[in-house]
Amino acid sequence: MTVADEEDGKPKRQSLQLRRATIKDVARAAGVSQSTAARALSGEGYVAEAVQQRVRAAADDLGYVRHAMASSLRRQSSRSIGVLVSDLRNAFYADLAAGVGRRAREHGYTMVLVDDRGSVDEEREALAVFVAMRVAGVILTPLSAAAVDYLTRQRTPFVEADRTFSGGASDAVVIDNVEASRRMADHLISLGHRRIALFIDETDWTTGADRFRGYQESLAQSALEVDESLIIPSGWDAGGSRRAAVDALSRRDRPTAIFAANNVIAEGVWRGIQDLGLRVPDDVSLVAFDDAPWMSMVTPGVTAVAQDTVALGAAAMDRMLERIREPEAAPQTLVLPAEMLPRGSTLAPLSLRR
Amino acid sequence: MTVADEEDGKPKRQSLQLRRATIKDVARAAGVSQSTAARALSGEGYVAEAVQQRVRAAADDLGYVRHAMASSLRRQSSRSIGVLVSDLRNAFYADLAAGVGRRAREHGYTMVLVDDRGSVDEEREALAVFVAMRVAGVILTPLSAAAVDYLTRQRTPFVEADRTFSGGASDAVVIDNVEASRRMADHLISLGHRRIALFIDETDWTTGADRFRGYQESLAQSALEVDESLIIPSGWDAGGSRRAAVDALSRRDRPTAIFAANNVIAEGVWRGIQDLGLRVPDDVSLVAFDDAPWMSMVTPGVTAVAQDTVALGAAAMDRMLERIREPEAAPQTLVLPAEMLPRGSTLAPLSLRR
DNA sequence: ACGGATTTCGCAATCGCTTGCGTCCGCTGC
DNA sequence: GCAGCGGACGCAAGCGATTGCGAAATCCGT
Repeated sequence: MTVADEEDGKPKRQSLQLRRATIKDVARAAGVSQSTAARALSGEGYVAEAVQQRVRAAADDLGYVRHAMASSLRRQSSRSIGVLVSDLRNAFYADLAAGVGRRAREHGYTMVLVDDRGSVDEEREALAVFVAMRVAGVILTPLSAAAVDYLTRQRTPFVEADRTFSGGASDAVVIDNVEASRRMADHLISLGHRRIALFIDETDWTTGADRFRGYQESLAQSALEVDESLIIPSGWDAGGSRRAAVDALSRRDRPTAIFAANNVIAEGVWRGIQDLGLRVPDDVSLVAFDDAPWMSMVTPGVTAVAQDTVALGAAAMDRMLERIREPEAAPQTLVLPAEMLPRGSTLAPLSLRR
Repeated sequence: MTVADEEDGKPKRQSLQLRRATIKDVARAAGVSQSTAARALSGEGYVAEAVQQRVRAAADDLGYVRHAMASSLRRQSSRSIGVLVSDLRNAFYADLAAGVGRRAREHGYTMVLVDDRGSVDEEREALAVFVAMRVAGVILTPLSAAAVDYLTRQRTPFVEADRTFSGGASDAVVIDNVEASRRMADHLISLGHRRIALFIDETDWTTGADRFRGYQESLAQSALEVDESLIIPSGWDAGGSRRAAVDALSRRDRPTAIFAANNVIAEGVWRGIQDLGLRVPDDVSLVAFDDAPWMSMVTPGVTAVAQDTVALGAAAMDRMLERIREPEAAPQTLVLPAEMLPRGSTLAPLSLRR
């Protein structure tokens, strides 16, 4: 009797279809026009209740899934955001991505993730891919100013996370590196340390620069000179800082305390200390930037600055959502606090102990 | 003199454009038809050398970036692959994703990554998103048989990684869990352990089931009974297994050795052991499935089964590429070997030492 | 019973790109 | 001198969805 009945004879065999169902198929199956089908499925515009039901039924009968790209194309808007980090194997970046991805999903966005392995070329390529995909925005831990230039020129909204190259000219979410670093150094100084080595991989990015600055400011405040030989370039992997640690700790005038500027460096330094058979904190004190699981598992635990990296990612995504909502708003740099976790890896220097 | 000259007067201001350049704009700028522009940019079909150059010049003059979605739509093919893992904060999954992402990129594919936090609902949603995006394929660490059913019904190629629900009916890349587990148990038995606790979170997936089986087989081979009270459900997070470890090790007849079925469990067990002030391996031996950085940093190091997780991800992507190339080929399950890393966390049980 | 307001739904254009097909042109071979 | 051929390029049709507009149907008040 009803129009829908004409479907009755044949069993529904969505799984046997060769071609994926389109909205046109749904429309035909429901006996309505393509536009009505679209309206029924999206819920926008006037559609009679009965028709809506009929269309919806036809849709999942056919296993119809809206073609997101066609939709994006037509609506000129995308629900995916590009995320670019330096190294997914590094827990810091993985957590960051996890934070972004989860928050994104809560808001109906999907994360397209690339890890550039620290290569500026790969960074550039990745950004081009994002632009090609017309992502709604990009969240990145930039490697170079070229990255922000490119995105700016391409008019693709972006948020820098963890470090920034834009000097406040674009959105960014970072932590208070200067402050956290200063407090760490203060702590060591207050214990009586004077020869505090800073193991650091770079001072060109805001992260490294700020952590270095915090260290300097702390020393300055205590009227201590910065000894250049104690600023130790650690290289980019744990192996490098391990070797550097072995070197530095083998020197006659070895440091009494070490400040590792991130988790990778800390790992290397820790291993280097083990290699030499030194004991923490008796022979050398150790503090680290970033918290990593192992820092609370080794004995003694390593005193560290903990960033809530997942929250950092989520905050970056929040900023992104704001940016999308208000494209013309003034850029904001969000500075999150970092927490200091005292554990057992520091002690007064040997010379001050009896 | 040449046609190109007519561009000379005006300075190029790609950055001042309000609308993003389309291929039509490029065509107009180069003085050719849209189709010629397309051919020039893609390199397909006949295009005169000079024209090609002119078009390319116009393109990057305008900052043109091909609209990947429009292109995908027209060509009915996509260059992105969906990756679904359980928890990006877990190094295992992060590494897996890193492996997939890198291999994907080498082949011009982009990774769309979702982490479902172990929720079957989120898993389902994520897969729907992938289908909506018409990804070329999906690589996943499935949570449920529903996942593989859905993808099968949607005719979306997929590769299961780490565990499989399809019993060989689809592509999968796993490691040899039974064998690795058996060797671990063998090792403990050969040291003289008889009360070996297996801390495990699930035995429903192939990972858990196989690890359990390896353990059983090993005991059986030594004519030992499996004591049900030593198969300890650890819960899904480190906190849970920490508590479980404290419990188990407080029992009068406590196990002399513990086999932790994955890195998260191992972390919890380790912390639990510390909580009780017990020493490894003197008071209890510990071995783990999965290798994690901390296992080689604590003292003593934890004897573990190491999987090359990044390689696992890469292998899954390789399988995916094969599948895309040959959609009708028979499904393959790739079994990668795992390596055993003996460190210092095992010793004969106290009763056998003098 | 009638006019206007409101609801419902179809037509067709459009998003940006690719590509089959047709046309035009210059060159070659006989 | 002309048929034939292949290179170069433009026209226009889609890919699958959304949506402005208009027509038709329905409702409501008087």
